[in-house]
Amino acid sequence: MDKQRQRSEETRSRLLEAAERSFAQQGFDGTGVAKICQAAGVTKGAFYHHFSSKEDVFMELFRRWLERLEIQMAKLRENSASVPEELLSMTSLMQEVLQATEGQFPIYLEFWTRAMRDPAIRQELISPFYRYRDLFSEMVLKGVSEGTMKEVHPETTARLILAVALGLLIQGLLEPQEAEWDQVTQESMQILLDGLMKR
Amino acid sequence: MDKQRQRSEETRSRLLEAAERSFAQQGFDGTGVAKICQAAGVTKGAFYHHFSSKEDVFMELFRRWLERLEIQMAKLRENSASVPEELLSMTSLMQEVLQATEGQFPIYLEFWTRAMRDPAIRQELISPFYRYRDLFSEMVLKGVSEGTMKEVHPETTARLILAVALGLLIQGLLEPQEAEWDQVTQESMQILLDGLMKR
DNA sequence: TCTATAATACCGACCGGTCGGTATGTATTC
DNA sequence: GAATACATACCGACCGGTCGGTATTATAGA
Repeated sequence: MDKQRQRSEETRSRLLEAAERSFAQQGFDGTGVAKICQAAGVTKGAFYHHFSSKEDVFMELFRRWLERLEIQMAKLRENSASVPEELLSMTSLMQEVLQATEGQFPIYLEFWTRAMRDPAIRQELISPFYRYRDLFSEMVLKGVSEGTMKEVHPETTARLILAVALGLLIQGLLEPQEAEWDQVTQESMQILLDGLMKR
Repeated sequence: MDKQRQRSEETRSRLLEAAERSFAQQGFDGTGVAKICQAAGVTKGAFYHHFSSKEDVFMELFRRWLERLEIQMAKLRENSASVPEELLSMTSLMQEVLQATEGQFPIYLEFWTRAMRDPAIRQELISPFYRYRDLFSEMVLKGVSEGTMKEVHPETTARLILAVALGLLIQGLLEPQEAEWDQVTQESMQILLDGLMKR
């Protein structure tokens, strides 16, 4: 009854978790493989049994992050009320993202940093952005055609929405306790919609 | 006629430039002091004559960046038309910032990364944000009192404006050639103002 | 003005330590 | 008894920082 596989998978995930924590706290270069192993309660042998290099673990974590982004985006697509309502309902999702990201900001910065250096990784990072932009773009297009929104330029507006989301997210991560971020997000989106909706 | 001082300052600035380039391309940890020296055409002796550590050069560059931010903010304060006009005129400044930052994104990420790790540095990074937020807050307050703007919450609105600026900046840095960013900024601000202004 | 001396600016070999990765051994499971 | 899952010991490269020394320039006294 595959006892080995079970054990193997557990150590693997323990290594991943330990690596994530350490990367977040000490950064990629500041994190030693030995430290990861110590935190995971195993030794280097286990580490290099599961991963080919330190970079390898990092990329695994990176891919998992991208996957989570995809899932978030999928959630966004589920909605199907009027476009403005849809956009407003996004704020709760933003809050979710913020909480999930809390305390993990540094590792995302690490992702970004590496992405800027390696063109391939960079592309992997950018593509979700394109997807989000396209999603927003579609929503705006729909909003315009259904008559609830002004006749704005869909792509530009999509970038604007993305900017607001990104900008508020960063501020929220930078100083989590400084404001009621869900409320700020809510009000911000409301203001934005006031500029986008027909009256 | 202070020939020594002149030479000294030149090597120092050469070291700073070399360090900045290397940090941007290879990151802080990926950059060796020896490499910086090689790029600057001097040796370690010169380096440690001018700086106490690798961290020291980094912090010097960081402080220079913050200074530049201050200067940008000072430019913002010069304006004195009506608040909405003032906000619109900011877009040209955004463009300036974008161009100045172009190709330097990685080192700013490096700044952020370190800032998240060291509370003191973090504070240095955050404080300009507070200043910008306060500046925008004042502007909104003025706009409300002069009757050109709706009665929105100044702080929240300030955060929103900051978010737009930050979000668009990041997108612009991530894919500089992907759009006419000055135009996008212009239109975005216009939409935002439509949501903020009384009609 | 010439010189002695101090100060500055810089050189470059070297060290202590760290860290990613490997090679080999061992225990447990299939 | 073969394969899997991990442990242990170790290597070699690299890197930040040091330190004794040198060359050049500034300074002060005669």
